[in-house]
Amino acid sequence: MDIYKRMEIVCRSIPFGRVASYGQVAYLCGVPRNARQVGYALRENKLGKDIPAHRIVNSKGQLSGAWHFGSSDLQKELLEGEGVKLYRIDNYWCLDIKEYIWCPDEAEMQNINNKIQYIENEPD
DNA sequence: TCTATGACTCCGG
DNA sequence: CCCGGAGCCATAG
Repeated sequence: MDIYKRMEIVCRSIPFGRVASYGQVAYLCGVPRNARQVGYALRENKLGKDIPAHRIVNSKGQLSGAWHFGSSDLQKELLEGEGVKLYRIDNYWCLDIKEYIWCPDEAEMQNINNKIQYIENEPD
């Protein structure tokens, strides 16, 4: 099983205007304790092109402080472009995690699992 | 092999 | 609510 392919599917499933935490992505990939690997995958561009990486925030709703996005405020600008309200706390841009967290319903879960099944049965 | 690192998280005080 | 520390685990070297 290719965990990065799973991560790619999960990340691409995050809806416009919603966010997911690293831990949530890991959980949906079937590796609930691998939140750090999600950050690693994004940092190293292991998930293919045009991944909505800006929709991944930490469990507190803070945007990455490491700014692997080109400009220091790119992630914030992309989220604002999706109608997400950001506010500044110290050095971080934050959002209300309870308001924007993505909560996939049963149908979405099924869809994600179907896609995972598909790519794992049809390697490349 | 072994150690250090980190786009993370949980838990206790 | 806020910190600090511990746990976590794939990777890099």
